[in-house]
Amino acid sequence: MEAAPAPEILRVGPIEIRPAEYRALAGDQMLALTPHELELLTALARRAGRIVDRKELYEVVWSRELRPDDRSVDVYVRRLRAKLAKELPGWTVIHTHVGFGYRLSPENSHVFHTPATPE
Amino acid sequence: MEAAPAPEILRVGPIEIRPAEYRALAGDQMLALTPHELELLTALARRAGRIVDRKELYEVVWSRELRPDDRSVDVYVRRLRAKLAKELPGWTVIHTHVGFGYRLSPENSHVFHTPATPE
DNA sequence: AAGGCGCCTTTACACCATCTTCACAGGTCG
DNA sequence: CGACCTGTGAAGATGGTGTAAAGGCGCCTT
Repeated sequence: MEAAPAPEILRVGPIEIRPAEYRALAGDQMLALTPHELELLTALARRAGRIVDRKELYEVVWSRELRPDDRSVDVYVRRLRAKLAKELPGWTVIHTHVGFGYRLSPENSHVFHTPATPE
Repeated sequence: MEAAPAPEILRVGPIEIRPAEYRALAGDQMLALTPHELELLTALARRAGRIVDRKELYEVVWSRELRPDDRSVDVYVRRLRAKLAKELPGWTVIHTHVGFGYRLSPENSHVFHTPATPE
């Protein structure tokens, strides 16, 4: 048989993304993301730790030019943050760099993240 | 000659499939499936827990390329769901991931482990 | 040979998730 | 304070999926 190309697996902090499977995990929970949300997260993860401007993010995710007053990236960053926060309470994952763009680098505020079993 | 390979038996939650015998069980009841229904269920079961897109499902089950507006997979997923629901009331077996595809992972519609999100 | 039956394919329409866009609130910096 | 940037919520547009059903075909029964 021939060798299948290694399926890409991106790991950044508590986040794991498998683009080929349309899947992203936070901790060990699967994130229910929409297509654009997943692509945006993937784009950020591939550039983890670096500041990425909106133009680049938009062009990678939407495959077209960013128009002057388009706020799509902001809106999707917000949705991503909401879904990430739900699975990763106490973490700050996407950082805003005013005037420049966004940066993915998960930081733990200090919280003990034990999957407590409330009973 | 080499030994006969162990006949494949797929078990996923309350579902058991024996492709070699052309049969599938839900709970202890035998499912009356048509050939394509069985193949679709088998394809999903072999990829249980993962999101599988329509293109892959179609190519595996129908052995040809998926045409642009073909809805066959959706139609067969519906029929599968109907037959599964009949034998497994209260279970959600096939999950839809809008924009991506389907995922087989039987879940009892009972309590989830949702870390308290009172709203 | 004719009819009945089951399976497959395709289509049309209803419904719902996602996407796009907007208005306004809040924040930062000079 | 004023200018600019980002956060937020929400509405309408778009597009994907759920659903029902008709028609074709082959096979079995009579």
